[in-house]
Amino acid sequence: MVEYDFLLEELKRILKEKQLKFTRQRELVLKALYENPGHFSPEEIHRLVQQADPGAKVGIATVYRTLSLLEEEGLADSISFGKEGKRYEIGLKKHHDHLICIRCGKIIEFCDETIEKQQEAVAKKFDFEMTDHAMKIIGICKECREHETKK
Amino acid sequence: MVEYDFLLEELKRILKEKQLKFTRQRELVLKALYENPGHFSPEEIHRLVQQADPGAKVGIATVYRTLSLLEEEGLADSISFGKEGKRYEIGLKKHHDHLICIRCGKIIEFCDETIEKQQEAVAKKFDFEMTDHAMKIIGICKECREHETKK
DNA sequence: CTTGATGCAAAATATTTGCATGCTC
DNA sequence: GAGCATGCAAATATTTTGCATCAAG
Repeated sequence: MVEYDFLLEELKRILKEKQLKFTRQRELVLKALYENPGHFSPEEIHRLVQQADPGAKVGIATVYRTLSLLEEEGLADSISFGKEGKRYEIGLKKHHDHLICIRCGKIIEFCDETIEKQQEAVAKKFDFEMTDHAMKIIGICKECREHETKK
Repeated sequence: MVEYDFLLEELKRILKEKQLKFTRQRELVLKALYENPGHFSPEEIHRLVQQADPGAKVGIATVYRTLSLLEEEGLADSISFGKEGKRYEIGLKKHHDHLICIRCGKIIEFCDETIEKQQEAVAKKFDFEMTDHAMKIIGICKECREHETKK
């Protein structure tokens, strides 16, 4: 896993490059994503940020603006499934994909070399310059299947 | 590609099974998805349905309700990327994945046996009963790269 | 007939925007 | 200081819901 300091430096570098400003709010959002493993909606992230620093006033609009920025720059990734809206997690982790349980909503991350390689091959075949990729396997996890049997 | 009649029968079968009713509106939404290749937002689908049958009054609420139903039953698939909200396409096609160009928004569908097989292997490894899966490769298509060079 | 489905409009959510003011640089 | 970023609230956009009415089975 990437260190927080690295992510922070990366954010600063990107902001400088684009002549944007490094602000407490942007730092707080990045930190909230880093410190909370999982996938959160913009609103949840807003809450996390406020909890992390009750003093700092951070508006929901800024959270939206910052999440868009982080996603564009690859510092955050988003995923969306079923009824749920978009959810974010910290980016620049080792690349991984997701297994999502439709019963309990659990999200399991995994990484598979074979799939990664094959994705590159497909991109090449279509003459695509791949900047990112994402895979979801939707299904029912072991625990939920067991519960169902008991009923 | 699956025949429309097959999809229609499939819809009727599912509705009967769940003791739901087969209505003109549900038929129109399914048909709109079938006849229009591509990925559409609920609003666009609403428009397509109205164009297809200006006489039939179909509310946007019904479109949403129907899309949820079709998606749950596998007759429609949804995909979402970047700023865009959810977009739907007809389901029960041969399974395929997507290449999405971040410049022009073009969506290319592809199918890769190696990836399909590997997904099954992963699901098995985590003891997941896979009901569906989806993969997106995000990048820049050939055409857009060429345009950029010209600038 | 019975029960689910629909349209409509209102409500609930989610997301974006304008603008005066505050902070980075 | 100059100019971007922010908070706030208003404006939009998106999705869901309640309910009287309609229509499928």
